[in-house]
Amino acid sequence: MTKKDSILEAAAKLFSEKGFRETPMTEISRITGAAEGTIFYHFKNKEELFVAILEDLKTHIIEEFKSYTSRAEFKTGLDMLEGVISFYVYLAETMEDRFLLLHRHDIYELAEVNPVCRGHLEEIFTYFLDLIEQAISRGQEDGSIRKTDTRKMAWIILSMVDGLVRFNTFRLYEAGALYNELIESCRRILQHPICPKGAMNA
Amino acid sequence: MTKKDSILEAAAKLFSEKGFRETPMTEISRITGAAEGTIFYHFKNKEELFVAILEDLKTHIIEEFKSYTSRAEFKTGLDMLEGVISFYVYLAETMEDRFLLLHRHDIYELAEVNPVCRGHLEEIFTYFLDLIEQAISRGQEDGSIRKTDTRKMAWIILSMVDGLVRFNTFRLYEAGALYNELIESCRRILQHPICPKGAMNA
DNA sequence: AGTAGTCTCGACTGAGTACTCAGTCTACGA
DNA sequence: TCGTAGACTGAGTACTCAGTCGAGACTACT
Repeated sequence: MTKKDSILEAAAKLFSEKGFRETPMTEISRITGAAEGTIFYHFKNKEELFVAILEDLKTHIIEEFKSYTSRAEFKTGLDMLEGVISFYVYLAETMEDRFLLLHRHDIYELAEVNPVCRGHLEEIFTYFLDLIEQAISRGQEDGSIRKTDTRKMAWIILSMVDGLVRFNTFRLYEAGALYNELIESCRRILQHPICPKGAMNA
Repeated sequence: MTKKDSILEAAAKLFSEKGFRETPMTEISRITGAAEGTIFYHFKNKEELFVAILEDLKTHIIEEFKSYTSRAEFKTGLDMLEGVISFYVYLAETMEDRFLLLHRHDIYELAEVNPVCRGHLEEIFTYFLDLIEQAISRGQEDGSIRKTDTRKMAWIILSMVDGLVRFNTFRLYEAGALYNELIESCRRILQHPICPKGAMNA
């Protein structure tokens, strides 16, 4: 691994764990064994290093999703939606440290002043939304999902899933315990109502 | 207003807007007109000032909710749930700056090392959860809500609402546009299925 | 008036911190 | 063997910031 790569790796870990401002360049230098000057040789400044990490993260997340959706086979749109949600939860668990970066405030503050950063962030969320929307549309075509505004519903689903992941990373409750309820809730929101026998009430 | 109060007020605003580490004590001093020494006379250190602000926020939020639930009248548990959610969204909008504090990472990091901070945070979220759970239980008694694990469902609802509020504060989509979908989704998750005529399918 | 307690002041300290720069090292082509 | 370009170095610089301190003001009570 080149020095540049090891700087990227260490900085990603530290920025996720401790935050942007809370991570001194000296620590990145200490961990990687690269001199401080080396970091500034490869990256103009601390902010540019941060943006480079975000770009890597974006590429990585999108590739993971692309690889998943291309190898998975979904019978219906609803199946696809469940698959995407599971994979989101799975990814958030396996690369918890990286995902944490997306739940930190640092990034949103930087996005307000740095258009490149904002671009990457928007690409990530747009990708998620598009994927969910795609599943919903497909479900509406095959009848597994009721007719609704697909974009708005995609936002609702993403809020729910991401909200849960966030509570999880902040250790406010124990992981995974709500997974079944999450999937079940999504199904109830999007499916046609399933009526138990003799319970017709409208 | 005493100097101490104006320090609390200004610091709350700054910590919310800019973050804990990003707010220098000199700025709090400049805005309030209080000398730096004065701040440290009233609060042992920056961290204690932060915790004092969190405590104020906790008291304020809980009081607001208590006042709301005591003056509102709900016909059913489901009505109560909708009321609580609307009030949550309303509060998050009207005191956006204060709520932002709850969506920053600062607070969760501090909570990991400072038990007083953790205590306040847990009290706030426990209060929300209890309130939602109470509404669900009531709804299950009066038949407006189907039988489920009340605590788990309360977590799901809170994740969804809070996730949406968070996307909103981070300016990733325009405010309030999803309010109707949010309420509708909660209803679908918790209500008994309503079957359209002639659509009995189970 | 004297005194004790509370509150306020702001210059100062020292421990960081992002970033610079003059120069070293290494690989490689001529 | 030499020249050179790119990777790398780390001491140095200018600056920021939490927290201190000694002095003084205001208040209340005797």
